[in-house]
Amino acid sequence: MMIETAIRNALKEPLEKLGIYEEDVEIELEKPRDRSHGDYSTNIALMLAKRLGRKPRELAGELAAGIEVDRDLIESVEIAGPGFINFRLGRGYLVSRLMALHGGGALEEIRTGGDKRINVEFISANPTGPLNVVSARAGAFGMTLCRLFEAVGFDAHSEYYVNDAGRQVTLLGASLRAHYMQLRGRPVDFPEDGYKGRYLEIMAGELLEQNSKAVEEAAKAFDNESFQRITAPKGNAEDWCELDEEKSIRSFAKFALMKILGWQRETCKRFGLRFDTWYFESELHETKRVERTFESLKKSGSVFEEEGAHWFRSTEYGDEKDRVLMRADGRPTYFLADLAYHHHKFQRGFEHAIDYWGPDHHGYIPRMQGGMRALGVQENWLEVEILQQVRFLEDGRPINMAKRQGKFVSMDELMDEVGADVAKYIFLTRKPNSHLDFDLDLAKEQSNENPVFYVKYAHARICSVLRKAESDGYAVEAPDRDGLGRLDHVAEQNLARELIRLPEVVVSAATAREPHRLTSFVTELAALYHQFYTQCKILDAEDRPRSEARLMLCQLTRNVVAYVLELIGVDAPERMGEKE
RNA sequence: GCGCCCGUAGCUCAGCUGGAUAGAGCAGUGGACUUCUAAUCCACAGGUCGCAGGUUCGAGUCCUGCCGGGCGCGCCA
Repeated sequence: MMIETAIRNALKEPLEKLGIYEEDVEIELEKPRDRSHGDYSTNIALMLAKRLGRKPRELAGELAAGIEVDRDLIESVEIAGPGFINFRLGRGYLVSRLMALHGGGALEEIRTGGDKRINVEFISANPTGPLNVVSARAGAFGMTLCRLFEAVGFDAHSEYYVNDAGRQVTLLGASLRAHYMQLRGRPVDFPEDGYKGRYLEIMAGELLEQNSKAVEEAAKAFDNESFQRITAPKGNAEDWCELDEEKSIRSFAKFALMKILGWQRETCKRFGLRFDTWYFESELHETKRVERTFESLKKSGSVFEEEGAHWFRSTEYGDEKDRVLMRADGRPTYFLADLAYHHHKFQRGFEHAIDYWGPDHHGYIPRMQGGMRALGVQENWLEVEILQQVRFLEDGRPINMAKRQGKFVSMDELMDEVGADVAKYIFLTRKPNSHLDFDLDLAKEQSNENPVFYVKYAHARICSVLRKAESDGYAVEAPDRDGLGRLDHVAEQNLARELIRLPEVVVSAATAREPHRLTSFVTELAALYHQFYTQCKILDAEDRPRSEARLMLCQLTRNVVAYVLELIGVDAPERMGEKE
């Protein structure tokens, strides 16, 4: 960061000699892919060549000659290619950045968020079945984004919205009731569009066998504060059967909701997801927030009545058509409830909100953002990130997942098959908007060939060396300038240069909402460590000072790898377990 | 028909605000363990970046049009 301004400043004087001033041109600095092109590069000569009517290379030469800079910071300035000016960083700079990394200053510099409160909502799956594996990707992204936000100094808040009101829940209750009645030998018609998954059959079986105990057990899982809203239905399944149909369905629905939310929460926990808030839709209705939001919208003048229904004029906000808020029979639409939810989210004091949605909801964005604007919320407050769907392949064929049909791979199955760490890592090596094919067979078979093990192994390997160093009596000292200054092997240099990128990688991953930059970075880091390990003998009794310097590099690498793995929620082992 | 996303090596995917010879993993071939963990390393092979135009010093990246695939276009949630 500092170094870039130093380079820009150094270019100022020679530019002024050519009659080019700061306001005339922006000096672009980039980091060449190819190390032989230096650490920083500028295309300024190429940009100005035409304007000045000069040859780019000639111009570059003139500029380079006029550059004066501290040789400890910038070792060399060269002209290359069609007219690039390349800068090579000096050893002193590298050492001071490594020290900043070790002392924590490098990560402190990027904590510029000022504790801005950001809400990140993800998964928010319907509480009608076990978590589907498509939620796993959202979980990995959402949780990592929260941790990235914390790293850059925001106050991130993870949230899960529970649609526990409305038709689906009724359908769920009716489905469970039908299964139960079936088992009791008093069959009722299975609801059209009901949930056909095996899990409801099993649940009905439990109810039959355990009766009141099943209800008590389910209720126990809800001692948690965030789940206080859910209370057990009165009595047991036998009692529910005797109620009139509507009440009966409601009791079964309540029970199913408790069970399913319990599963979902356990699954999340197992996947390493922690939600600060589980927000229940029913609360919006009970507290009249839906109505109040409706009133606010009416006041905004964007609501009109037609055919008995109340519509939001979302076309004024770039939507294709206007949308119904309140049906003719007085029931609010899902859209209105969702607006109420986000309105409340805003009122709860979040300065920014990010929602992770599936690609099937992208058409929903304009009306949602339009609604928020009509409610007086600034335009960019709500940010919607679309996560493309994962296609799961089995036997080379995509699995068709339909929750109502009960055909899907659950998140738990995924964890059983490939493990949570492997799954998370694979999801996080792809950018959010890429359509990802996840070959389950391949993931199962090759879980040991997975890149995640490559990185884990690097970490374990470092720990192993450090253990060995201690037991062999080497001084494992905290990194210092003298030691780090002794690192001169090309493999050491390559590793060190990558290490100091950590802060910028974290910042870019957070601001671009692209956690996959973390996995790219840590994979590359692991590769450079493995190369260093192969090329450089770390523990050498003949050369203690060198060994100690290398041990410092090992410690730094271990810390950075562990830090990044923590961000993506993957365990950093001190030793590898037995290979299968 | 309209809108959003994608199309890069045999497969799964990277490629940061346009930059120099397009990368990684897996799969393939050939090497490296009496030495700190070989779940590693090294080398080789593998490409009209879907196609065609355009913008410019320079395009995988930006614009337009096609082709191919996914998703959406409800008073469902």
